[in-house]
Amino acid sequence: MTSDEVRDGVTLTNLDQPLFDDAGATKRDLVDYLDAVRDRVIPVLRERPLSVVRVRQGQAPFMQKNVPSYAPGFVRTVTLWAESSQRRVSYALCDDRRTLLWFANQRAVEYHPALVHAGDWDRPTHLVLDIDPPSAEAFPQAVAAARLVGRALADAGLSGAVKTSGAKGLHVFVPLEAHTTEDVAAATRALGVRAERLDPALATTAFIREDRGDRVFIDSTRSGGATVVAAYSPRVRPGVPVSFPVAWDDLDRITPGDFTVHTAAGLLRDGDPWAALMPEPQRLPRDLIEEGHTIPVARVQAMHEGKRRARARRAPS
DNA sequence: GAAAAAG
DNA sequence: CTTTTTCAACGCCGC
DNA sequence: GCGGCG
Ligand SMILES: [Mn+2]
Ligand SMILES: [Mn+2]
Repeated sequence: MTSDEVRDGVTLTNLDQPLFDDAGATKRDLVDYLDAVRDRVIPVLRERPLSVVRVRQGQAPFMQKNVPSYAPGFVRTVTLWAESSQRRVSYALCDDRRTLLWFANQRAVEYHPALVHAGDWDRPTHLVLDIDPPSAEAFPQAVAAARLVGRALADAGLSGAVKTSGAKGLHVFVPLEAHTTEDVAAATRALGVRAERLDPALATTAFIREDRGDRVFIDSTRSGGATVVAAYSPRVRPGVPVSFPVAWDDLDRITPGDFTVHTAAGLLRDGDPWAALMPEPQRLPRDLIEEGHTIPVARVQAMHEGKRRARARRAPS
């Protein structure tokens, strides 16, 4: 009647507790799901500095980058200098089952790997366009916006794979040959703007929420030091949905809630659709990169406006 | 979940 | 010694 | 060192 267990040498505790408020799942459901898909999720985490989102019932979720000093020795880490906090941060590299199980026992629900491999700091492996609809109800619009991205890619001679984020929207991934972070970020901006231009009433690249209206945000900022939730990762949301690969042709027939910690392993059977749907690594066209370098970084512009607004508030006209 | 601080 | 509290993020970059 | 956002 104990809810504890040892698996692959890792002690798992409180397995019958609710995972978090409104999860509709226990900690055991998380552990069993991750263990069932380990041979598909570990390949997307391997050798990548990892951030996780942990959550405990009755508490707010929090993101964890630095691996706590109490972590067991089998958890591999890589140490990076964090400019903003002026300190060293030890990121985990989740490349084996024990590490994955240890994180699961830590109530790490979401897995956000970097877009680079450790040691290859200026060679992102993927270009990512993040499709964020204004609400969960607008998922069909997110699908339409993803198709705009698909057209922009095709027009540039590129192709990508798509997955649900597990939350409201979608992620489009394009595997890359060797390019610098700077060039990939530029190409991402250019693709975002090109997709937006295909249907400006549906999609926007506006970084300020208020400026988006009811349009779908095509987020080109998932590059550089940013992370993106991994394929197959659960999310801290009611029902514990998971980020799940979908064929372009199937997008109209699915909804993010179809894939949860309860259903996803069964749908996958022995398959690895993320690996299967991913095209070969691609070289970015010169003109796409150059176009991107003329587009300002969305966040920075937005920050200036925010600063201006704050100043105006303090000293009204 | 674990360590540090408080009782 | 037991109970309660605390902690667990980053980058983007111009002003 | 702040601002908005993910
Ligand atoms: Mn998103
Ligand atoms: Mn986003």
